[in-house]
Amino acid sequence: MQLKSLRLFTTVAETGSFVAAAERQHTVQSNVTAHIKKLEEEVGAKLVYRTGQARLTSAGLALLEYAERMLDAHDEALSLFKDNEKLCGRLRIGAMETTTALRLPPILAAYHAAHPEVDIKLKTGPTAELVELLIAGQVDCVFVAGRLEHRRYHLLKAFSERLVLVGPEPMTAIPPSEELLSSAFLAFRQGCSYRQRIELLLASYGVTAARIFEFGTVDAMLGCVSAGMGYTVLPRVTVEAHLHRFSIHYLELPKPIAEVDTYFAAPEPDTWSPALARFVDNLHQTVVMKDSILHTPL
Amino acid sequence: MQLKSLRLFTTVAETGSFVAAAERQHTVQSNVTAHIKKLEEEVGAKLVYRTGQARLTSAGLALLEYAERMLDAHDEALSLFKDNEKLCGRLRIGAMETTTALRLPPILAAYHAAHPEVDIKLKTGPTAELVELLIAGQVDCVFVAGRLEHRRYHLLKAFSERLVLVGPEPMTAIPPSEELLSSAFLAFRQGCSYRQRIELLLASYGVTAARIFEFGTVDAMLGCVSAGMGYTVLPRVTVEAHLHRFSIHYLELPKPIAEVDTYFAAPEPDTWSPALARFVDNLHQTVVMKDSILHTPL
DNA sequence: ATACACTATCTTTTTATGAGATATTTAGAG
DNA sequence: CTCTAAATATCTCATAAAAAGATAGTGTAT
Repeated sequence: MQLKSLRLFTTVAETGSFVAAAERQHTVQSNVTAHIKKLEEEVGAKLVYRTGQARLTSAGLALLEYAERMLDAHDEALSLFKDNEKLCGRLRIGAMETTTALRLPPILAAYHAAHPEVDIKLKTGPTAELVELLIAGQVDCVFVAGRLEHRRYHLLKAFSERLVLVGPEPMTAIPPSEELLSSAFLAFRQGCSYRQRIELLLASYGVTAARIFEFGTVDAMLGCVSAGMGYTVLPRVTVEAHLHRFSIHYLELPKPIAEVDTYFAAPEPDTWSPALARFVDNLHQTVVMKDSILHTPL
Repeated sequence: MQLKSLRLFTTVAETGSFVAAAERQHTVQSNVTAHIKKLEEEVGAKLVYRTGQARLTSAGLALLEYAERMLDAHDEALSLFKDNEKLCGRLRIGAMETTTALRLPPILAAYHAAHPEVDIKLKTGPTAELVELLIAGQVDCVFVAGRLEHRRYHLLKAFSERLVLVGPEPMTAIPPSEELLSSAFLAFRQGCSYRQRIELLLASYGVTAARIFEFGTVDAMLGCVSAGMGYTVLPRVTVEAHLHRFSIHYLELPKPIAEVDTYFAAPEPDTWSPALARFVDNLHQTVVMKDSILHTPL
């Protein structure tokens, strides 16, 4: 059973004529006969009365419903991949906790408003975990700290974050080494790239083995910092968004350590679903920095 | 886009391998490659990552949903026409008022119990109207009085009815001609074959122009007969079923006029939908008279 | 680095398809 | 009933597509 045959069949049903159906589908009448005949052999029943006005038999009407289901699905699939209108399907995004909280909401809201039929799934986790998910195909794209060192991924510098040191008291300078060494540091669980920055920071001040506690959420971390449990390192925008809720204070860090870029990463463009392609498209416009599309060398 | 290609595509998605998919679909690996490649050209995106374990891309996952919809519809259609199990679809039956009331209920109930998924539509009307509907394809089959004089219809003598004369008073013999001539006769609207019998009856008694009132339902007819409005002619089983509700009486009519066969008529068997085929099948068993299947000569 | 397994490519054979020409059937008119 | 016009069926051939096999290329795992 071929879609082509079914297309001719439904056209015969609509037009009531083999000749008209042939014209409408840009072929000749003898081919319509052949296709209908083949369908009839396959289902083992006559589908069309050939008397004058071509009319469907009882069997033909039964098949018609299925034929239309198949053809509708076919047309919908083609239009999804061809049109740039009415998207549907699924979009699975992976993003870090901090990105999810402050950067994504406006982007996702705009996308959803434009394409309400797309089912958005957002997975939150640390960078290393997200990269695994991306490679395993569990998500369609990710927002991660630092560029992927994997080949054949489409990269886009999405946001630039400035990390700050967060503590319970006002700071005017980096606390002395003894203070840092005796304090605890609060970080996301293994795999978070900000955590690496904490370790980098400590190392640059000669502190090699501070205590590091692992947390799952920003709220928990900042709550414990304000309670005097220790220090943490987070993007400035994230901290500022929580300043009114916690008694915390932050200090700018030296640029080389402070600057962390959040990259958008997805597989090669020619593998994108329409929903993903449109998301990337919108992202380019939102992020504005169109010249920063980066492709890692093959 | 061909169903064959989509079948291979979904099999690749399931097995994660071109070789395995080829085996499962009884072909060779190079054909799988060719079909997938063609699909990819048609949608304009890579559908499968070929690295080690063949995995679907984002675009592949999007297409997969539609592929499954198409293939499911295809498989369901084929199984409907091949299997004799789980029927579905529609069955449009036409039947006379009297047949509908007394003969069909047990048949339809049994059929519906066996095939609850089949949507049964029952159209009631006089014989001539039903034949029109059958010819026009508005119904799949009909129960009518007398055999169709159309070629190429499948006929089955379904029930034998014995017509009786119904009147408001007990009768021991056919009323005299004067009485008949001065009385009204109650019949179904034009096209009812019982009405022809009334006229035949009257003619055989030399009455040529009695008044005939048209009614739409048995209830209305018998109600008016009991009220003394006139006579009517109906199947005995129909009258007997209503004896307790109306003050009416009936008289057996001479055999040649009294006997009316109800035939089941449908187009040729090779045009039957599965739902219809099964209905006819059940009907044969119910009616028992398997030897009475009649085919009018071509 | 090597071997193994999988996919892509190429070639040949077979099959199917599309289009045209012609025959047959059907419905309707006279 | 016969004829005619219109529609469908059948036949044929050139073309195209698909299937299968052989081989080369690629990536993965050891």
